[in-house]
Amino acid sequence: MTGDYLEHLNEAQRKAVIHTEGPIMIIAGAGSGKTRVLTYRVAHLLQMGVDSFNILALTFTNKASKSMRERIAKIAGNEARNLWIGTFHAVFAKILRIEGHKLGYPPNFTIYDTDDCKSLMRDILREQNLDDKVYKPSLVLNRISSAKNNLYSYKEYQDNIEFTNDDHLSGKPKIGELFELYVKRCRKSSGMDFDDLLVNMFVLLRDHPDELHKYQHKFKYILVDEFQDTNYAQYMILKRLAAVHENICVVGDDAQSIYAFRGANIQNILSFEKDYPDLNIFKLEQNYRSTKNIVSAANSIIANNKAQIPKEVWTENVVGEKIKLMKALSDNEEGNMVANSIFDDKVNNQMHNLDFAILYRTNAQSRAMEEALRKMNIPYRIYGGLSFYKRKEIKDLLAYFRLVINHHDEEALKRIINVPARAIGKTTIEKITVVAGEKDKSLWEVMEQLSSDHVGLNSGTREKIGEFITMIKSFSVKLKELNAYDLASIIATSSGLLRELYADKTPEGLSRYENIQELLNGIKEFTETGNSITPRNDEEMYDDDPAKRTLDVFMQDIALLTDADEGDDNDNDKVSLMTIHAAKGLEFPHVFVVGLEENLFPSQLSVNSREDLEEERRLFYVAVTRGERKVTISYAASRYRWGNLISCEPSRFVEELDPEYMEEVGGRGSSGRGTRMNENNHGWNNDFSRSKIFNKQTSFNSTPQPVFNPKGHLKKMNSSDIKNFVGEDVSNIQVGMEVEHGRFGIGKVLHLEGKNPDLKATIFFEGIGQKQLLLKFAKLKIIS
DNA sequence: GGAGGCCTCGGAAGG
DNA sequence: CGAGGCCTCC
Repeated sequence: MTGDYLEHLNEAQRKAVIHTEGPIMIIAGAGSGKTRVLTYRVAHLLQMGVDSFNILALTFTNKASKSMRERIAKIAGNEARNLWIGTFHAVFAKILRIEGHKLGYPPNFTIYDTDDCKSLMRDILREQNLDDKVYKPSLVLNRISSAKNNLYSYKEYQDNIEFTNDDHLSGKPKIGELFELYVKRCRKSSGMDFDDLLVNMFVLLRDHPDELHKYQHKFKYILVDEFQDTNYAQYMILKRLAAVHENICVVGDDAQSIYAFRGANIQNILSFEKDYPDLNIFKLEQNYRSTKNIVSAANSIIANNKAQIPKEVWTENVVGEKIKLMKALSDNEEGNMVANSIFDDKVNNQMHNLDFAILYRTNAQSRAMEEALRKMNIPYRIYGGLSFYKRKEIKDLLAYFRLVINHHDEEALKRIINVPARAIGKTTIEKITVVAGEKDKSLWEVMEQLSSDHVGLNSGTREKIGEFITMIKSFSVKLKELNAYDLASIIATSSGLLRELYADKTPEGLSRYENIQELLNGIKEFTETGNSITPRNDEEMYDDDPAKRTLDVFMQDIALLTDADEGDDNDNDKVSLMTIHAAKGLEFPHVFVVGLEENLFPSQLSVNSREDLEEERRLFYVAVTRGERKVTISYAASRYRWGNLISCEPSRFVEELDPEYMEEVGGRGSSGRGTRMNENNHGWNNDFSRSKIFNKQTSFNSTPQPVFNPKGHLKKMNSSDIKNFVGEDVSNIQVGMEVEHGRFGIGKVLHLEGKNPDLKATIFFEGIGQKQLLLKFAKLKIIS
């Protein structure tokens, strides 16, 4: 690694990279080189002699961790081998496999995916004789998930008057009970759901000081990507891990927070500085991705949000084309207009299919786009369909592997005990489940001791169960003897699974058989090269001992995997179709954002709450900022929805977009409605109205508050709950002035340092003491 | 125990 | 309209 790598960075980026000690927060605008800063920062740490063993980098997606690993390896090479780079879930799963015994988990615990959780909840509801129309499994699970993500145990949930009141009012008083049953049942199966990986990591650090100490000292430098997406549990884990060295660097963009609906707590980003008074904040505001028109248009959209950290994204790029607006009569016409536009661009501007992306709010919108593209013979690819690992046949085979590794895995057992059919039916399983409940055993344990447990099954069934148990055990014996591929093949064959699929000569059956072969090929590759299709840490990747490449190792975090590696088909010149959520982090020369209609985008479920509406607006912001050279937005006057033709109104977001940066195409006259309040919008520090708007949103809480997933209808605790204290412009603040603060009360300014935008004041508050406040965040009023 | 008809419901989606 | 879960009938 050479020293000149810092020259690839602009001033702000370089500062963020070389400021290695102490807590820092990087607010990274769209297209501002965030990934570059993160990877260079790690490279810089290594260059400075930091042991790679002491660095932890956390991401949200496997994709992000994979690309970060690759980019760091490019700069830092072999020095990067012991870095811990991974998703929150993968890293915590890895730690919990080592330390989980302290919490009563075996190292081979199963990770339950959402389908497992749902089916378990269904079983529990059935056993409790509860109506699953009232207690919808997904709703109950959402509520449990929200509670877990906010670190409430089932006991705390049951003792919490607000939760139980809510549940009574909504006619579902048993949720607390279901929570408990669910947790105990997961335990009995030695299973953790995704939330448990966070909860248990937190509990490990909370209840085991030796563990806390160990990992605090291991992870001397912590980096967090997409910090705006963290939830409360993740935040509290980070806080504990970083408590000794406080070398924590978080990177995020509040304007791109689009996952509050699944528990992300935007409060974390606003509260971070309150928890770290000596926090350094860096802003990356120069956009390298898009034209001036696109950047300005995006800025004009996001300016409509009240909750935001002030920043001004700008670019030195060319002005470029204005945002194109297309109006269609129907969803089908919209598709045709998009396809035609792609065709024109290809012919006139020598563009390729892969230069285009069509982004939509809901998956259902892809149909009209697909039809239009097919008609014009434009190849396309849809992202985010049914994942490889969600396919039935794959899940079946994986369930065999799971049961071989962990006999107590109830969901795996129930999935495959009769696949292929071996005459062990529902009634039998029900009887076994009842006994298991009575004796507090796992299903496997009951099945193993059928005679002593008096389950009341006829001898034929008992024999069948005995055969099944013997078969699984015979596989388990070989776990450490055989390599992953050999054992997997034996299981696929001896279980009869492969034979059954082979016998099915329908096209679907054929494709299922091929999928199984593909999975086996993946396992073969793992066995031969040690390269897993699952992301791993380098120390494992470089592990040259093939004897360690056993099936249980392969399976360790397969449940954390959602999509198989994509893009290896030989023809990649295709138009990309995906939801806006899926497009986050990507960029394309020409982006289409379709379906800009009220009740679709913004979704009708969002229009009644300002928080939800602002998230939709951030989503639109994300969509527009994917574009490099050209962005086209469109809406239709009517579209099919669930089989009915409905008429549509243009989205409010179209009007919010500053018409200066937009023009209508398709020849039906301009839509120059709506004037702008904030033209000539300059830097936030000079813009009184904007900083005031922002101030209304700032939280005073030094610890982030739990925020519940709205879907679960738990108590929503967000900015509207926080005392509404309006600050004012304090740019003329002087030492000696008296000021008022929303939470600390009246105080006296003792000292000022830094300059706008990072002016920091030291203020003495009576009865509270000295506080350092960053003026751009603090809500202050000058009294005298 | 399995196939096929019936009913219900519908947001986006990471691990 | 379409997917997925459940129930019924064989």
